[in-house]
Amino acid sequence: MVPKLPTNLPCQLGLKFMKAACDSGDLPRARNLFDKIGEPDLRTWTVLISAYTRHGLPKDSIKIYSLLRVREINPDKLLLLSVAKACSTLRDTIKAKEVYEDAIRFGFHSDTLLGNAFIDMFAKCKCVEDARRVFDDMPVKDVVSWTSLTSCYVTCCLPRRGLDEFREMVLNRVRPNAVTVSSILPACSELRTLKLGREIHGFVVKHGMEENLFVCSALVSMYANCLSMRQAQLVFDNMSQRDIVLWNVILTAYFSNKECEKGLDLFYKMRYDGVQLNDASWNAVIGGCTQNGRTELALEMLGQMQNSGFRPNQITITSVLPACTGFERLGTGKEIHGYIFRNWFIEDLTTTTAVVFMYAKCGDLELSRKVFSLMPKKDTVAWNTIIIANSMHGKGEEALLLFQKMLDSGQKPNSVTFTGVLSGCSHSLLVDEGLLFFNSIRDYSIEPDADHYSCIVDILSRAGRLEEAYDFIQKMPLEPTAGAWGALLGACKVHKNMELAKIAANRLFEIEPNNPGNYVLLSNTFASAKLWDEASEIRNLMRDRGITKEPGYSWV
DNA sequence: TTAGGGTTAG
Repeated sequence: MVPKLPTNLPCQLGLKFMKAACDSGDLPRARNLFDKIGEPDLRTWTVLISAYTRHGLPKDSIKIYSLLRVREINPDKLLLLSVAKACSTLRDTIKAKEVYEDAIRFGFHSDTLLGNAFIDMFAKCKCVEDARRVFDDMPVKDVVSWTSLTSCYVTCCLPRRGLDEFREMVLNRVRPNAVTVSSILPACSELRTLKLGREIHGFVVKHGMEENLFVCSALVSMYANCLSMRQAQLVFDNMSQRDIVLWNVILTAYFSNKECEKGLDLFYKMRYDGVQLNDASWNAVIGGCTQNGRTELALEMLGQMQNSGFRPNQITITSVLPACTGFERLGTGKEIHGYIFRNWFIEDLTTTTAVVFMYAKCGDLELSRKVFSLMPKKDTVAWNTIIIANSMHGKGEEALLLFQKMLDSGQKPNSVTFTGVLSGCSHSLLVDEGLLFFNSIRDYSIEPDADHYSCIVDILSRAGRLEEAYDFIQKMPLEPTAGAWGALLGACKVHKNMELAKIAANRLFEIEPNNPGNYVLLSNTFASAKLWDEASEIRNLMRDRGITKEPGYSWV
């Protein structure tokens, strides 16, 4: 029974009731109480703002703050701290800047604790330069300030600057702690700089941080990313206590290092040993199966996950959707789409983008377009996906049109956008359009990459302009990839040019000596020109080098 | 009372 309340609640009594309501998660009641307090003090405002953020309603926190400002009440340090937290949870850039301006206006520009919170707030909003400015303006910086700034660079995809800042921190005689180390290790991971990673590992051992679960997870992840699975395993084995995140890290490490069977064995062992799994464990194993081509098993695991009482979330869905490829999986794809619809995941950009791609790969471009057109918000990746979907289906003109629409909508293209459109041009034999498009890449401040060059080789090759394609490869400023030579070789088969075929094949054998596809392609090229001796010679060469081709199979 | 680990689309 809820006690009856007086209409004008004294502040102290109201605050007591409000705290109880917040603790039990009854925020409507907390708000009701707040409204009944005649003159709430700053503490009361802060309690309500923090409670909204803590219970996943940061938008309401911001609303309350606006109310406070409308009433021309001046915030104090703790109140600003709670609003900063709301802004970082919401990733609301505009509000974040306003709150920071307020902090300066009310004289909190030199507060270290508040400054640290603002660095983190701007980091979460991806406002790197603002985070930097806060840091530079702080008269007293502590280990949290330095860690927050380094971590800001790392999470905003600037790992190199993160490492620079880390060095600067050490030079300033601020000693990194376990939090610093676990924030900087992902930068080593990203840059695959095993040497620095090892040095930091040495620092960890020297300062007795090995038993820290965060540090250990980051180390395992770093070694696994730097292709040193043995080291990752060693760090993991030496840990005396393991939580579920650490288990998930090593699980993911096996799958991302293409050791699918080991990953599966570990997962079965975890289940057998009674390790308490969570959603992420299932997501890791489902995503691992998908990435390693074990699509049937990925779908099977999705069923097992549900049978074990877990509900697939957005991440599960985006991990399993790529397993739906080909017409025979269209039905499964539609079922998953239905699940997304029923669970309101439709608002999630990543999930819906994965659906767009799934339909395209299952052969239903119409459904793919329909889902895309119903998306309320479209980011660069969403646009890239629909462009690639059309290109895959031989709709080059449509891909070019979509590119224009993307620009009109205000989304910036990235290098993947250009690969998507160029591959559309090559599938639709749009030679002049493709070349023109290629020459415009730099207009968007993007440096053409190896994929773009390969696409042009493909465009010229498919159009039968083999000499031009060969000339283009020789003149390209980047090292030609297997993709470029492969495109040329493929076209040589169609246009029966044995001389260029040999040149392309030799380059391919240098780059990918163990790819059976290249040998088979060259052999078939000879065969198509009725050069049977040369064809079997290549088959023999393949046998001598111990390269075997796994036989293809069909569902029919 | 401010900083940290795992799973996500091309």
